[in-house]
Amino acid sequence: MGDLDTGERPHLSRERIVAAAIAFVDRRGLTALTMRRLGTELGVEAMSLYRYVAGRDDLLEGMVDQLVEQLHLDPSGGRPGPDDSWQAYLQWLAHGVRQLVQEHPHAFPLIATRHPAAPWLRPPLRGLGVVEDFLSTLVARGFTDDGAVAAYRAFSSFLLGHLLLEAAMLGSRPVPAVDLRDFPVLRRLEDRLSQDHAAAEFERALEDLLDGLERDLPG
Amino acid sequence: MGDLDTGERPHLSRERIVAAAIAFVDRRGLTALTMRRLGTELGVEAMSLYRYVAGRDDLLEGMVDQLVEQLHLDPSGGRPGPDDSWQAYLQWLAHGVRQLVQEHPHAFPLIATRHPAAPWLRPPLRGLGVVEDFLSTLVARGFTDDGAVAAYRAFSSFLLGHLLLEAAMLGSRPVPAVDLRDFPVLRRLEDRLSQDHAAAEFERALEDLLDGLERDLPG
DNA sequence: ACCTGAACACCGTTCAAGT
DNA sequence: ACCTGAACACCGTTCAAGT
Repeated sequence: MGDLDTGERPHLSRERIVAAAIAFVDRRGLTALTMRRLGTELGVEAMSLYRYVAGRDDLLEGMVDQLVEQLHLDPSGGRPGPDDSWQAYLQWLAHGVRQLVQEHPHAFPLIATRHPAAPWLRPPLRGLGVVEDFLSTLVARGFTDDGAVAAYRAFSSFLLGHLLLEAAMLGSRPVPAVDLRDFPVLRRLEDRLSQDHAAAEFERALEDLLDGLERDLPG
Repeated sequence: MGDLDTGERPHLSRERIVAAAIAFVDRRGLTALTMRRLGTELGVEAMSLYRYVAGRDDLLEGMVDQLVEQLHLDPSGGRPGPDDSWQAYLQWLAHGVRQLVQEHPHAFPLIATRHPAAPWLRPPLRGLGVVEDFLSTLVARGFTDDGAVAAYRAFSSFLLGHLLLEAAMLGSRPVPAVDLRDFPVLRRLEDRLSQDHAAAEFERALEDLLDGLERDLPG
């Protein structure tokens, strides 16, 4: 026998709608997401969704928020503590965001390209909570205010560039072979270009970035 | 008196339609672009456009192509020649792409996020011509095949991360002030975070990247 | 309190018909 | 040869009406 509230389907709620939208995009891609299809998915007419989300745009906003919350900055999940280095913290954060991309490659472009709540928020670190955490952690580890802000900028650019390209790779549909007759070097290097070293390149570039930040430290 | 073919308006053509679409997006943003509005803009019914573009998707593809062609890789416009260093070449290329962003901030997300023609093409260097040029230039300057491919990956990630964030900045509409009551560090650093150092940071990060590539050279 | 039916304005796209 | 009118399927969104 089931739980007490195992009715036909749980009631609608903003959280459930947003979660369903994320799952839908994971399966079918961003362009396939419409209010009407999402309604059908939830066994309800599209119009019902408007009780919980203010419109399609608000739904997309909700998806971004719910995805970013998965970074769970709380001290669980191996989060470095006050005794760990800022390098350990940035490594942990970078891998957290990268894991998000692996789990939701189709949704990541949303995180990357939607306008954040404040103009100085930089995707993919686009939540007030994450950025507060980022800056206070670095300042507590000896960064100046300017240094912490510069690190935030460099770190967000790094994550965005690498992870958006990795997401595109993961989310790409098979594509018809392209004609390389006029491009001898591409023809010669096509195999090499097609090889996937995303993980190793990410680690490598992350270490280079951390080294660069270290060189700028005052101490 | 005007030219011979200064009729009411020039005939439709794929090139003219795509150019009008780019101009439209520059003024009104990507989401405002519809086939019907673009038709009106050109003094024509939307249905007429379908003689020249295969559909909305093909139109967007054409916009990306026309924008990327503006990088004019031909030896004009201060393009470094065979006697110049690969550093000079990458500097020139990076600034060319950055200028594209300055001129078309609303269109750049298109270049950044649309799936390229081959899976190994990496935005924003997503044209076969540009990438052929990139790789052959580096190989001619002493890069190994693997080194040139690795440089292409690092360079494209760098450009994408920095320039997509810069485009977002340039294209952002004014936003209502955000409530920072619960974020003391953000409140303290808000002014610093709002300052724009995009140009200097771009130069700095570009030089760091070139230094990193140089360290990997075999010689 | 929560969901729906009907309706509106707007989309992309097709195709027979006009000139 | 080139453009249009009419039509179709599908959108987002609103709101009075149902239960």
